[in-house]
Amino acid sequence: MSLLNRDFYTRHAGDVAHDLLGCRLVRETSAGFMAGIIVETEAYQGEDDLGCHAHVGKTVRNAQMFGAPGYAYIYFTYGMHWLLNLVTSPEDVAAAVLIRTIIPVEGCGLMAYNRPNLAFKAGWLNGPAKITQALQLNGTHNGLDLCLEAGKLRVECGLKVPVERIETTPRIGLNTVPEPWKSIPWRFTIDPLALEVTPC
DNA sequence: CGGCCGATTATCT
DNA sequence: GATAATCGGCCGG
Repeated sequence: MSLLNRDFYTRHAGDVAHDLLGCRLVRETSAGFMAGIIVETEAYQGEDDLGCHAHVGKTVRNAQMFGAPGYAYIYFTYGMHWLLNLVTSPEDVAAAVLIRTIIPVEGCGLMAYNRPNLAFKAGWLNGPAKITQALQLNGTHNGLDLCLEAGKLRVECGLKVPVERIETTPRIGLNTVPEPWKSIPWRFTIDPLALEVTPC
């Protein structure tokens, strides 16, 4: 499997979010190996984007988004949830892609162990906080380098997705964000059935 | 299946 | 002191 390199991430978050569909998110911990196909993403691009954390300028929390591309930006919200983002765009341009849904393909038993209550029920990995739970990710992993061959967290080329099957919609949860940012179609999804994958 | 609501706390004003 | 890039349980249809 070929690793997505730094150049892949050194682009507009919208382009990266689009191209991440069908790619393989890989996570290795002392407990084992896990992988899933990315099927839902969202783009957050720049300080002008009022839906992006960076719109208030650089803070301790969002600093990672201002850093070099190809690193993880993992932040805490709603008092209990960690969300995984992949930093994009050149250094000093604050941008990232939120990973919202994966189709589990390897290490399903371990992911299920990490989510004991809802494991294997419909939609058990369709949500950004569900993914961090399953993959054992939290704030201590903020800043992980995604471009290392044997990295603990990385993304590999995956399945080819038919472009005409990709849907673009407004981003989720931006209830208090003003227009036009609230409605910009920077959420990308693909029906898993369009991929030739057998979920486990 | 869809809508409503409480949980719970780091971060910023 | 208010808010949050969410989740899961509980309700009704």
